[in-house]
Amino acid sequence: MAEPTGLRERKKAATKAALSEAAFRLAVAKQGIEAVTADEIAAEAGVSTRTFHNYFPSKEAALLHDFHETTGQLLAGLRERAREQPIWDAFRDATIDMHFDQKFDIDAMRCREQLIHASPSLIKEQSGQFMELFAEAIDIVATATGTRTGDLYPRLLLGAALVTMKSSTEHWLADPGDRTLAETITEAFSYFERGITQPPTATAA
Amino acid sequence: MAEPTGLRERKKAATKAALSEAAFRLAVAKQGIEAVTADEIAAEAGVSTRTFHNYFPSKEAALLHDFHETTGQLLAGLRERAREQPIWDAFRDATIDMHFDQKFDIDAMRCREQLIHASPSLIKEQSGQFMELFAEAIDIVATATGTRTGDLYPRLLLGAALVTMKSSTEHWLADPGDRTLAETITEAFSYFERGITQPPTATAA
DNA sequence: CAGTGATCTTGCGCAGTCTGCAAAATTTCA
DNA sequence: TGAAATTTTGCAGACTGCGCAAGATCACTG
Repeated sequence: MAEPTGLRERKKAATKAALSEAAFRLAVAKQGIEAVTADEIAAEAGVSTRTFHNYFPSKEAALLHDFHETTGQLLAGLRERAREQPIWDAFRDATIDMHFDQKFDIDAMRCREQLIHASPSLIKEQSGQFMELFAEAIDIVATATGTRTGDLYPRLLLGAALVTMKSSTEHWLADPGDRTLAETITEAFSYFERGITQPPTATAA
Repeated sequence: MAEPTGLRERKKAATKAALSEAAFRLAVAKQGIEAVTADEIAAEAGVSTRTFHNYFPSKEAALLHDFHETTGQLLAGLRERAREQPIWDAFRDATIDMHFDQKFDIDAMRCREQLIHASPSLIKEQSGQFMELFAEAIDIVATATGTRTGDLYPRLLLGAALVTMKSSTEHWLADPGDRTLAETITEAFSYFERGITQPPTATAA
């Protein structure tokens, strides 16, 4: 039951990817996911509408499939790192190690960001996935900081970390300037080490 | 065009409130918003289904009506305060000034929190409203900190503030202990003044 | 207080989502 | 090759959410 890697598994993964890509293509072409129907996505991927809904509960979920997988990997990375370094560093390094800038096409990411930003339903879907991530990560944070899941501190820390992950990536994507993604992430996480309350002595642009 | 306060306005507000309350009542009775239909909510409030959708785009929105109004008021309070005190203090005090503990019934709030927590669709809806709040508040934060809307810093600050608002209120609601809501909020906001990275020297419980 | 314009409510239709179910089609493995 | 397991598919059904036009209600003026 480890990794069958049979034909079956590969086909399922391929179908899922095809559906996700179809959703993306159509959303770009029609300038918004609302203008795309589940029927169209299924047709574009060469499966029936019913099959589409076997893979994804909604077209929004299909479009954000990569994101969802990414959060899963990040969670795994975080779990590893949380055992051997401070939790804040673990978040930062796990985020950097995802290498979004190398794994995905930058223009496609920008495009996807625009689609999300312009669609209430996609914003909700993505936010929902973040909350899911929150729920899955809170135990890790509580354990790492010697607090309990219900305590205020781990929740604030985790919330801050997720906000930092999302904001830094988005910011770099919108305007990389002359910095690498890793640098931007590092900078963002460092804001919280001395307190976010007071603006940094205006070095940044 | 200031405040007509005519019969019409009052009736509309009453209908909206009635629908929202009906949604809440039914969701509680049926142990979850998913088990409630728009038809039932409309019937419970004594209007047609079509009218329900004139007021709210979804049953989730109806249930979170109070929350949505609250964020509007908080935004107004923040705008005021941001002119005369540091932005972080402005967030904290604006949050405290909402007096959730006095304006709403505590048990009802707990009940609502449970409903939200148990429902993916409600989590998404609420997250979406937070993102809306984010979009509406980012200009205030940028202005107050002498940065630009697209900069990283104001986004991190705002994100941290929203997380703090939400987490502190939820935490207090789940277990007030011997503290007032205002005290819990103050404590939560203070975490970020010295850096959230390192746990506080274990004074808290 | 009648009349007229503005606004709100309602029913109907329609496109679309999402799920359960059972019959094909396909893959796996002995 | 021949079951057994799994996937795909069509179909039916409940529900959402919105446009439209007709009817009901409210507001304002003379």
